[in-house]
Amino acid sequence: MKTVTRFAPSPTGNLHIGSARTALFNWLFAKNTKGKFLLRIEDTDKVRSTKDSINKILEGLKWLDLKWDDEIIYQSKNQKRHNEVAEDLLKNGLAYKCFCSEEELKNMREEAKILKKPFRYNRMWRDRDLKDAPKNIDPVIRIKSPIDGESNIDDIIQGSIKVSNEEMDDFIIVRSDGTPTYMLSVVVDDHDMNVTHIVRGHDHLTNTFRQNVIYNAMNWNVPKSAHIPLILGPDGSKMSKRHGAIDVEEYKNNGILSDALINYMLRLGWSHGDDEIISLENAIKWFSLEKIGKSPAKFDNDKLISVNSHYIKELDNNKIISFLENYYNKKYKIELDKISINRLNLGLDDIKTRSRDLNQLAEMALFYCSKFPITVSKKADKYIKKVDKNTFKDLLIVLKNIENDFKKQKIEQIIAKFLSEKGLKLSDIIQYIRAMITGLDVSPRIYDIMEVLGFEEIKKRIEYFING
RNA sequence: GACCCCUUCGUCUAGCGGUUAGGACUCAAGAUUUUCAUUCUUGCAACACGGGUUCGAGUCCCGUAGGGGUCACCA
Repeated sequence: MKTVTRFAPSPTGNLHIGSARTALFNWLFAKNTKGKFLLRIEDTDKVRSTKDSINKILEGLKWLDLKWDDEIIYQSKNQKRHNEVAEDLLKNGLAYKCFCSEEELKNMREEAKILKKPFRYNRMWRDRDLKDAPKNIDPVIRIKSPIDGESNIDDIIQGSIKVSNEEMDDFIIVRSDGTPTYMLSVVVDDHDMNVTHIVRGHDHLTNTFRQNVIYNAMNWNVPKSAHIPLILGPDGSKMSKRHGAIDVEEYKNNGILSDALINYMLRLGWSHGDDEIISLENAIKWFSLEKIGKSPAKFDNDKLISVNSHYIKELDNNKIISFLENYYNKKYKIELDKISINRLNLGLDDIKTRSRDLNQLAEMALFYCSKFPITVSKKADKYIKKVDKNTFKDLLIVLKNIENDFKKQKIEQIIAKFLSEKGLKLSDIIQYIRAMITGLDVSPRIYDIMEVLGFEEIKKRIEYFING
């Protein structure tokens, strides 16, 4: 049988890193088994669901390149079907209308509190005659869950788990306004979509027991489940805003590559021997739900950054250039012209080894773009203020001699000669040159940069500072 | 609080009854170096605790402690 997985986010916010990993695992499992990966938007909470959130989630998935199969399913559109199932259950005596008042429910809750027990509905309408029904109350529909015995699930990741049926109550499947609840909707949709494997966060584990009550009542096959451990913040508590970035979009904005984020998320809870950098191809080949660990993992930004810098080094220059085009335009209102692109193509490899993320890369490559005068950082400005102008006037004269053969070896030679004649050390001038031609205090090797920029450009930049 | 789950270096993890407990990130030291990186060497660092089972336990069992999750007319 063909495997079918699904990712079922509720559109009440951005695409969370934890959800993204759930999507990744579903996607990988589907690819590994040559099955389908479906997307279902659980938009039944009309108050909290937003169009904007749907867009953000889709954008996030697209950025991560986790393509779903078939059309997106919007749960809200299946409401009628969900209600039909509820009616069915009602007709067969497997569910019942409950006319409990808010008052009565409140009392149950308070009683539970005093007894220090979790709240459980007391099933007062389970076998009660409908003739007793109060006229002023719109009933909810509750499902009859087993009163005694125990239920067990056999989870691919968590193993076999048993729970006494006393822990469950007759939960609501249709609200008093006639709308189906999540518990009903997921089951019906998963069944209708022929989902074979439910891969979701560990926080849904206890829901599985409830959902199984519905599967059993409908006499439907229960899909296999795999509950993946949650991602925790660095301090071991639930991942939240105070831990920094938590949404996929934020990582993107922080200059993290999608490949790097995928690789990092994959290694959170899953492993393949000692492999750290894992291509998508291998990830698909090697992935299995059984190999996902049971314990929750803490998010480690340092490791993400290290994976990210690895992927940056491997990144294609054209991709970087198109990123830079956008970045510079937005931030500095600079258009990349032919000269800049040419320089970037020559100089980018050296910048890549120095970058932890794309934003840092962009700042470091800015001096290659032909804006004049160049932007100068605070640290570079300190050097520029202390520049010995005569030295560099002389240096320019010397450099002009090799203007037509402006190659790094040549430049290195001529500067070495210049220094020995002047009785100077390289350290006497190097940071000053760097500051004047890059506007930065750190950069790739100076000779390499000079060759890329060319004599005219260097002359222009240095003269701007020493004549000014 | 009740129920369920989890526990190997600081972090992510390998290990599937016999290992000098391995790798990666971080950190430290060194080499290369033109700043910063890269690269390369080396080092620090873990089986939560207590009982069993066994010739032998990180690995199996039971407790304890710690952490997490769930307990809605939200999903």
